[in-house]
Amino acid sequence: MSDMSASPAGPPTVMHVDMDAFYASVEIRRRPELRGKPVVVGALGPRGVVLSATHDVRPYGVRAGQPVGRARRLCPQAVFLPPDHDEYATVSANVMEVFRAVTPVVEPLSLDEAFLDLSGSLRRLGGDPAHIGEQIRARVADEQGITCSVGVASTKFVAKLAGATAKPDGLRVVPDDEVLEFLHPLPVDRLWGVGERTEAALTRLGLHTVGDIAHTPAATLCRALGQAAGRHLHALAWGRDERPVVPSEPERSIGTEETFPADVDDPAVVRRTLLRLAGRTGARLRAAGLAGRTVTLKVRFSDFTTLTRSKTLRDATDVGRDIYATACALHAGLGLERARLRLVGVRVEHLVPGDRPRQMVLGERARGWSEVERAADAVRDRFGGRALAPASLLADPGRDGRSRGPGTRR
DNA sequence: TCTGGGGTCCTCTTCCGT
DNA sequence: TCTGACGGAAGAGGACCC
Repeated sequence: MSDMSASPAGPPTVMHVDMDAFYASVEIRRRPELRGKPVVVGALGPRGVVLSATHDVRPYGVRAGQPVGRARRLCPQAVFLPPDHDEYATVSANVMEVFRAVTPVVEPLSLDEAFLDLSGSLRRLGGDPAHIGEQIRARVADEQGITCSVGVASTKFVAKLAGATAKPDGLRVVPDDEVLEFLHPLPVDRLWGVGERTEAALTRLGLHTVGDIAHTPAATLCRALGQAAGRHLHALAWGRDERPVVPSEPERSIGTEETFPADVDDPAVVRRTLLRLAGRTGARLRAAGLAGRTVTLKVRFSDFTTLTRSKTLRDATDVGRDIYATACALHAGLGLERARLRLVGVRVEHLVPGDRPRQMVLGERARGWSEVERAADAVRDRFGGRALAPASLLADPGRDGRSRGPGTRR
């Protein structure tokens, strides 16, 4: 087997585009007085974390995922803003349209990054991926007022890394014959799938760079990390990554979770939160035209240990009431009494199309909560997310009160 | 230092039917 | 009727990514 994935002759055709400090850039775009100032976007509550920060605050040690309080101490002169996800989604949709004008094969990874497969459109666009990348960067800057970084290679993984090394506001192409020279000096944590734990395991083996991994037998990596991770890392270390750019993958689960502002030990508060989360999840399932068979409850205790419990139903559901009832049963089954919880979450898995006919149970009413909730979706679509809620939530709108409701459709 | 919220994927264990 | 082997599905948890 060759060291490289089967790479086509000619220039590399996998492009990765990543917006620079996306949320912060969008905030600066709509509030030009912030230009040139350090900006941090993150939930401003007692337990918020940094979602995005301009590059000029990074030398102070401010990073994504860090508690906002700590970011404030590190860089008190920064402007701290709460996130506006609706606005980011709008800008993201516009940026994706720029990509689709270049090639129909666009795989969004998140709001702020995507892979593009140029193989079918390279000739039409002049044959030079670097030139195409610069055109995309120019259009995004002109039309959306934000900068992005672009990486191009023959595989997704190398393209993404190439773009990361060009950040911010840059472009890098890694031709096939330079891939190993590019990869092997990098630290192991640059490999996809290497986080804190895996990095520690690799360090115990004396492996610090991608080149170290490449020259370690795959069997050794499999013993230390498991079959899948071992083979995966060994392949990546040799630049092998067979995954194609896929325009859209069906969702495998839909869920929502909420961290309490302060730890909660009152089961009634937990149940009210579950009702809200189940309602939100059901609405999102219906909006996506999906239903799911497995309901998973997640609880995180005050010491950050986390438990999940799941139950697979006889039929798939998109009904918040069913999800709530299952989540409550799972919660009751934990027998938590007065345990202090910092988070609860609800997720629905094993998704199928929501309009699939369902086997009715003898004696079951043909119309029930499903119809009620669909009617509620229509009301919320028309009058806003706060127009309708279960009576038990009226005094406790929770976080749904901050934005348009879960039934919102674009 | 004190850790959000949305996900995916993998591994291991248990259960169940054959 | 009991037992063991086996495979698949479900369930739980962990690691990771953005």
